[in-house]
Amino acid sequence: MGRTGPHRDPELTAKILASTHELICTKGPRAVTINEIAAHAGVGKQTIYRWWPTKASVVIDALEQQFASDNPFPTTGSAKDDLRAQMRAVARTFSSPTGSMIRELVAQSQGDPALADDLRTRFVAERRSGGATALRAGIDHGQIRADLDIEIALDLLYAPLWMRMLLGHQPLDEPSVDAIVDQVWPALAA
Amino acid sequence: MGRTGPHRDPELTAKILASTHELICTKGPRAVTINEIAAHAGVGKQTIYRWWPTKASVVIDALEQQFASDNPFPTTGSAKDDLRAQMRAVARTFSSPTGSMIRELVAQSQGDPALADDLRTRFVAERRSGGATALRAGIDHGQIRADLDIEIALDLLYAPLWMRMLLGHQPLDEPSVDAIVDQVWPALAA
Amino acid sequence: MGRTGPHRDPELTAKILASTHELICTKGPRAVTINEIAAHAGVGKQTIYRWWPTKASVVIDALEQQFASDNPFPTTGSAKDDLRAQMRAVARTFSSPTGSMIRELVAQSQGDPALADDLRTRFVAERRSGGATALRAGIDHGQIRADLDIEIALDLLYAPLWMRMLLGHQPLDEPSVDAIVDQVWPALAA
Amino acid sequence: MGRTGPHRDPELTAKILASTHELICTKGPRAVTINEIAAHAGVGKQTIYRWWPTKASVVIDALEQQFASDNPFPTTGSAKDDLRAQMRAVARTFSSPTGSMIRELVAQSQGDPALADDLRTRFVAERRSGGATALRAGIDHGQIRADLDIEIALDLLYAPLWMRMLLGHQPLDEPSVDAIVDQVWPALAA
DNA sequence: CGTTAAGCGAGACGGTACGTCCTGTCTTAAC
DNA sequence: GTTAAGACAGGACGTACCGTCTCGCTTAACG
Repeated sequence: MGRTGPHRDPELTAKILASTHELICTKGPRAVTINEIAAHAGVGKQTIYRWWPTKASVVIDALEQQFASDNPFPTTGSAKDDLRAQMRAVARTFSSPTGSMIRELVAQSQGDPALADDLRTRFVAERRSGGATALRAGIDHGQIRADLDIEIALDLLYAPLWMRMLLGHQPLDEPSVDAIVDQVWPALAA
Repeated sequence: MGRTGPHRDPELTAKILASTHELICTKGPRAVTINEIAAHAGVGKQTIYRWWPTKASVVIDALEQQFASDNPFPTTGSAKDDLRAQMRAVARTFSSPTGSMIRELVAQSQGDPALADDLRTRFVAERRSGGATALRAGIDHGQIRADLDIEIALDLLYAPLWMRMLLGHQPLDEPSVDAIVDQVWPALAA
Repeated sequence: MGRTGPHRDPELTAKILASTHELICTKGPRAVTINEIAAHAGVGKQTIYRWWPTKASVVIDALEQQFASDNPFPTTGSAKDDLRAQMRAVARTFSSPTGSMIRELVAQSQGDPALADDLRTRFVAERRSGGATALRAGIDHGQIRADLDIEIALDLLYAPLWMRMLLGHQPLDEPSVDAIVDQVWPALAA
Repeated sequence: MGRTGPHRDPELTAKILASTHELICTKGPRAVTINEIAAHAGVGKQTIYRWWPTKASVVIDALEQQFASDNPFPTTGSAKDDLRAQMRAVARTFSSPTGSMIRELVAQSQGDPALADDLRTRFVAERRSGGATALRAGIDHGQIRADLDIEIALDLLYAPLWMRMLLGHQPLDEPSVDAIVDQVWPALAA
């Protein structure tokens, strides 16, 4: 029962994801509609709905493609330095156009549990696992105290960045990141 | 040269905000429309649009009114106890239907700068000022170290709660709040 | 319908009717709202609704005031000349801004029987009675045939003018009026 | 080159026009809204606005469709008989629910030049051309005088019917039509 | 090498909510 | 006490976007 006919065109997928990314960066997350994405990609609307169940899932794919290239987790031997470097990279991403896509996804995921799950599984968990590894390494090297609850520690480090991206109540630049790390460090250090 | 003619009817304002809150709690934030709010409040649609520029600003007012009744900041003399009590209350609110309203507002505010500003000014800043006061009292009483950056400290305490509400990657119950406080405390204590 | 009882302030009445006339002439019959009339007259809306039941009745009063000054029915002794002169005057009025008011009234009266009745009684009948008198005089003078049905004759003379005003399918100038009179005359002449 | 994709669905057009006609006949021309037409036709509102610029243009199409089925112009050889028969049919239509549609259109066309033009071109002119043909045939057969101005003659015959429909100042029944024809005939006869 | 099922651009479709506008009534504050 | 200013309930309007569906064309795997 082999299917006949043409299959999914990878070139189209790329065009759609690229258009999604470009439009969100250009016009803001809210202003982008499926119609616009389709038109900008020179693609029929159905071609999008054939492969993605909803607009948010297009955005999440576009985000993943974009994010894959960034943020190789550094390993210098110093847990604090590694975490700071990684947090700087995250802050940079959060401030960049790619951050707009993340914000859009978080927005959409409120009231769309499936998307929320996707976002947690495919994006948040991914980022956190890197941090968790660094923390565990720090524990092994005696730089971080052994009784640390890793999940809470990750929240202490990353949640301020998320909150600043989503609410904008405080800056999200490099000095701020460093200040956060410095201030929270006594709670983590061995 | 004072205005003549009728003024804004405070009773109507109350009815509209109450209807907004009730409908959002009943049907979820996404399913509520201006038409429904108007119908449920027994009010013409124009009466809403006369005083609020958009649906989101109605929700933010409803939220403020609702939140105002909760969370009178406690003052027992122990900064840690006060902060923990306040954070427990916040976590409780974040988990309640009122939390749905906040999530919806954060969602809408991504890509609506005016709303984002409103949300920051009229809601977030309000909450933070209470925490800031408690932190300063703790410094005065020698319970908290004097060189603390208060804004960062507030992020360390509250951002995990916000992030857990918005992403749901970790629980938001009382034990979790206590664990966060305990874990972060070495970074704040004198 | 129309007015109920004497107006308290005749100056206000005049301001309202004048504003109505001016606005209809300026912006076209359709674009004028009660709000605009009130604002332009420097008058509260209620002051209008106190004396007139609906917008149309304001317009009909404004029209009557305007029309009263025009069209004194001429009497030269020649029925044909008198009718032609009167029809020329009517055509002139129909082509003028005042014609816009009449068109608006006819428009409103479709689907508003009370207004239709008002219009017939206070405006149409008024015009026709002048024509009927002229026709009867012509019969008495032996210029018009005695077995004429006057109502039908009035329609033959005036209906083309009304129809041209309302539909615009043919011109409404002086030569056209003269041509109509000349062409219909054999049906009326003794 | 040739368009691809779906085209205008003629079945929908028919459903919309039929619903329009039925609703106007049932509830009167004034009470009908686009929403109702759409709902009754089982159609999205946008589908109406996609093809017609305004409600009035929907009505005019519905009217044309309705009127087309009536009034095949009769040809018996006697110009007077033919015209009388046609005028009786027009009077009947003017008195019927279809007449309500015409009245509503005339009303709307005051102050909407585009609609007025549509009405003239697609409805009035259509009706008049039939009458003009009959008059010319009468001239050819020596029944009607050769120097007749046909446009004026059409006004003499039909304008009374229009005026009676729009103003209701005189009856619009069969005897009235006959009386009009009889009275005007001396002005037309050879 | 032809058949045939699927992919594709285009865009019409039913539906839902939006925010604006206007009407006719009701309310307030000033003169 | 009358008036202006204008808030109020109600409801139609025309727009925007969603996600589905249909059209006619093109393409690639199977036979």
